[in-house]
Amino acid sequence: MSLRIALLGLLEAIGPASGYDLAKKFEHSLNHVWQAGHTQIYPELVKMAADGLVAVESEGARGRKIYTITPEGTRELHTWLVEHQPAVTVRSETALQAFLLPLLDTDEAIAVVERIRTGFEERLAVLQCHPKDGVGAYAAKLGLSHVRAGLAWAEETLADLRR
Amino acid sequence: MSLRIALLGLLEAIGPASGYDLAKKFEHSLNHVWQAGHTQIYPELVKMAADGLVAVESEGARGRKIYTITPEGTRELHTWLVEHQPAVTVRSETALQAFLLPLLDTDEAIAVVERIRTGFEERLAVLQCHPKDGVGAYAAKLGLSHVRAGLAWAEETLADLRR
DNA sequence: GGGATCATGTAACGAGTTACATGATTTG
DNA sequence: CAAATCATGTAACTCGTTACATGATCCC
Repeated sequence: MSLRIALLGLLEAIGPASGYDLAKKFEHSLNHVWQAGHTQIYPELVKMAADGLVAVESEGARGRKIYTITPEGTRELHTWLVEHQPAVTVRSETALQAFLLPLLDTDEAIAVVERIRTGFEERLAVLQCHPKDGVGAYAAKLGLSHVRAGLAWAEETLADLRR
Repeated sequence: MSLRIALLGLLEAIGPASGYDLAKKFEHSLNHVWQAGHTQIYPELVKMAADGLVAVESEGARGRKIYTITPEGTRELHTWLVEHQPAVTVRSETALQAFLLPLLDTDEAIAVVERIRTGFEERLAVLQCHPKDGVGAYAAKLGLSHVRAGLAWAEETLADLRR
């Protein structure tokens, strides 16, 4: 369901686009929000076209298919945004390592947390490159505050483990 | 893979347990870290037993099967904790709504963010009930800081939208 | 011409969800 | 004795990943 919404939202926000374009967006701006590769996106667009949520507007060079959102698609998107209570499904390998930290020796645990911290630092660097306005600006801010919280946790935990 | 690790980690941390016990743990302490229902856990334990990572220690009343982690399971768990670089796969409906916020009218957007804030408040209340020590204490702290960051984002965004 | 990038797809597999099914034991 | 909880499972389905396959166009 959410993959559909993400695709509809992108088409609504950036206008007509190909599956390839949409896949690129997932890789970059949508990366910290929802993940999907082209192998999931292409078939989904076909299904959505069958359901009348999007339509192929034109076919360009190299078999490029430009999809547009239909009025029905816009309605579906709007309803979801306004009415859907977001489900919280956490599946974080980082949190899992944090959970199991007490099973390790102190020095091993320190090494693990340092690696986690490095991961957060890398994500921070990526997020800081995001534009400060346009669609996705609010999501980028949310992502930033999450990563900063993670970094603070890492520092705190390291201090705790070293004591 | 991570489901296995979570199960091994729980068996290592709390000692021998049944699938049912493990499912309960997922529902409560592991809830903000990794999610899995009994329909996923039971078959996975069977596979893990076939792979020699866990073993059925005894069978109790009502067909209750007590699983123990084997030395091989402990090894597998330890290796993953120490060597595995956690993958970051974000799939957050909340972040998706945040991403698409600019597609809504201001008053609709405000309502959406208020609902998101309520969600964070509920999670905060749950996390604050978690014990402050034992396995999972570090993960609980990480979860708390994530939720607090989310709450701060919601407040900030509401202020921004109302301006 | 050759490598990078554009552009689309399929197939097999693994992970996760929902619905269904069954029966034992405990507690009010 | 009825309802709640304990306890395990299967089947069908959807979602997501990995690997494979193909060909066009652009730029050096």
